[in-house]
Amino acid sequence: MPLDDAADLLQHPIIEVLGQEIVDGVHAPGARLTLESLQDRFGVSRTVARDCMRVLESLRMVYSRRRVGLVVREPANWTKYDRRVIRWRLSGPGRERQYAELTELRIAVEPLAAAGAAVRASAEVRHELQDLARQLRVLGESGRLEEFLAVDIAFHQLLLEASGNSMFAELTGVIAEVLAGRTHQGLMPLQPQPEALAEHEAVADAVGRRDRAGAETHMRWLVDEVRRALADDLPPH
Amino acid sequence: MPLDDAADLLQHPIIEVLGQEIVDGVHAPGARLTLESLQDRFGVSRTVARDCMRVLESLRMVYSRRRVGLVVREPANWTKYDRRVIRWRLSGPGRERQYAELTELRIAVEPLAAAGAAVRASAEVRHELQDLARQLRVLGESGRLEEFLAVDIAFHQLLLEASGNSMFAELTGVIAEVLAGRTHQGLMPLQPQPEALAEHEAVADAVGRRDRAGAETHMRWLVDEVRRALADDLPPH
DNA sequence: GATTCAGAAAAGATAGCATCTTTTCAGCGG
DNA sequence: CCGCTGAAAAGATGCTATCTTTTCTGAATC
Repeated sequence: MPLDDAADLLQHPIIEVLGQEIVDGVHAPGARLTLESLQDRFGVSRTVARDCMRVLESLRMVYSRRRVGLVVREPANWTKYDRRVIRWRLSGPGRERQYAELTELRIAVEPLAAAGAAVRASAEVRHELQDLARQLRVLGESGRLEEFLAVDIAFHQLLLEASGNSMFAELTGVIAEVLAGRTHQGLMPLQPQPEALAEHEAVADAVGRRDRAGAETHMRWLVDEVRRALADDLPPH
Repeated sequence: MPLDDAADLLQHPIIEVLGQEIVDGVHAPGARLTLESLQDRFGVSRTVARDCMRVLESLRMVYSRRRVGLVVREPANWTKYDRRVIRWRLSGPGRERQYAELTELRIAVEPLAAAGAAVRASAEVRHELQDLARQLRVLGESGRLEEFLAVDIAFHQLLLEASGNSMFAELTGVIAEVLAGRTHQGLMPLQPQPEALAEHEAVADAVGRRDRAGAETHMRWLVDEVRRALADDLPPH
């Protein structure tokens, strides 16, 4: 396991603050900032202000033009899959909408990820999935909700990583976020439903026996429950 | 329509070159660069080298540590959904693999996007979709392949945008790329198959009458054809 | 082995010139 | 008096150059 995680601390606070503000609508699309205003406000040098602006530019949240400054772009232009953008959107006013959108994404992706895992995951990983599914049943039936959530997240993350598709694997963090949000916002029944537990096992077993169609079908049933729970229309922006 | 597109020119060549090189494996994970080496190589100042490094850092392709320099990160850490990363991966050695992965993503997403469009798109857009489907039939039956491709791309893009889910809409560019690649690499039959034409119309009609389940089902059939054409396993890395 | 230490490299600050655009406004013509 | 044209001014970033500070690595030393 490559230990290259010692890296994440370099998110400059300016990026965090400005990104969140833009997402929250404090700076509407079309609004202008200048490097100098950032220097004054955050007490940093031009170099640092530029660095941060470059990152926001690379997220397509602002663009910079001479004589004009930094212009905030339309939300439609933002890079929606960047973790920071997702995080900002999940804490801003459009919170519920973003949850719903990510849930829909999850519903779309997980069945194919399960199918991929059935065909491509190693025997070891496939057994680990079955193990997690069994733990889920135990924790679910005894109502230990927090532990259940942790294992549930581990199950779905492992499945996405094992899908063999790096585009799916990239979504692990997002989907963990969605699962956690569902529990912590009381959108989950206090006791996981027996059918859900059975479906988790069915998915794991299908993956275990490399049954592609079975894995996909059972995962589809599983997410269909989520889908029914989702309001018929997305919440407004 | 906000004209905020006058913005895209600020992709520094250094980012392009280094990003492509990293994706191509010229700089393996763990390899080290220094700002000074970039200054020398590209003949730019430290500030610019830093700017570009910041962007690559924000894509999680390198991290920078004092006394060490810039360290190339594992592919698993890269931001996979950034357009530049996708572009680099589509022109590097892992080209076919990336096409296959994106195709799988498309197969996952489009059915739900169709369902969303059925429920959420305006009457105008729904009619436009039906219009495009009709054009597709004409162009397909007369074998005008390039025009067919253009309209096909327009159809799928409009559908994703009309899905009402910004995470789906964000994928329009990617999916256009996949459709174009399929045609231009001879993965498409020279004459689009009649069933595919019928399914496009069926999707558009279902969306037109706000038939959520119908739209999803027909889109699933449509992408299932693609799926059968996809090799059973993904190409190796 | 643990500790110390020198030095390498980025982090950040500052200053200045170059360049690009927007705005303004003077002058002219109708 | 009004409107237009075009040139100059001003405001902002783009990029370069250089300096100090900070942090961490790697090796020498104990």
